[in-house]
Amino acid sequence: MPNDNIDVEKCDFLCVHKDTVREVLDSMPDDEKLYDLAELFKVFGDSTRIKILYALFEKELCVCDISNLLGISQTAVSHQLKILKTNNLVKSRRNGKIVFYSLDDDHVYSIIGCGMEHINEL
Amino acid sequence: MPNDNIDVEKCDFLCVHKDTVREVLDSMPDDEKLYDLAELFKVFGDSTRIKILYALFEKELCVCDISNLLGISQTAVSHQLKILKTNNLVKSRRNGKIVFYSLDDDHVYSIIGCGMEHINEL
DNA sequence: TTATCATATGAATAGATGTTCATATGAAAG
DNA sequence: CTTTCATATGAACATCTATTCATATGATAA
Repeated sequence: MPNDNIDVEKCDFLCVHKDTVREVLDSMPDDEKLYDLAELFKVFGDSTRIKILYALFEKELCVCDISNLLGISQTAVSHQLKILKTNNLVKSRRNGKIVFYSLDDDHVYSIIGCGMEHINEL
Repeated sequence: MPNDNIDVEKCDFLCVHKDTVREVLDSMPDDEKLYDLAELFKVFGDSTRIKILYALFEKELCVCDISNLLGISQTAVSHQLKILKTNNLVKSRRNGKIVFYSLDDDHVYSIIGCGMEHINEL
């Protein structure tokens, strides 16, 4: 009895197998999408970036404001803003020497909100 | 004119300051909560864990199933399941030699869903 | 008890990541 | 054009993290 698709060697008597496996596999997005999803959450997985995003909830802020507000070096803020921008979570607008940043995606609110709900239920 | 709370050194003419800063600070959760939130997202920020969670969307699975299903070593799966369990995202149930894992929190769906929405809009 | 299997765990290793330091860029003012 | 300021960027470094390997645990069956 050949195994197509998945090779199960030992645990093929008690555990669910081929049909279940196929069912689950069919319902999953492809690897690339799952990878991108993980990459997105990775961006939220840093307290500096979370703080920056939260700060921008209220209104647009310049780099210097964020730096002072959060007590984080300007360089660090700049590096993290770049990551946030690359991931389309914030956008920037230049006004002379000053660059103002603001949120670029409504999902930021909902993603952080969902995370908070989980946190608050512990 | 003294600055209480925040010390602004240079960028205190064009950028918004004390009142805005206070306003934003007041609206932010405390550091510990923001740290916990980042820690939670860090858990979602790994494709192996994302895959495991997705696999469990359908039904409970044993370690061996997950391992075969995703093509990841049993050891790696076990390590990641521990992290997921520590963060109350999955729960386990033992049946003889076999340990079945399933989702432990409805927020898993909503968090991943929110993330997916962002991904799909690029 | 002994053998086998499913799972868990600790140590080691390689790769990723965040901050700092030094410096560059870009814009306004003198 | 030179200076000053706000921001950006690259390199270096320290820390964290995910996987692998070896092995332990816990359970069933012979």
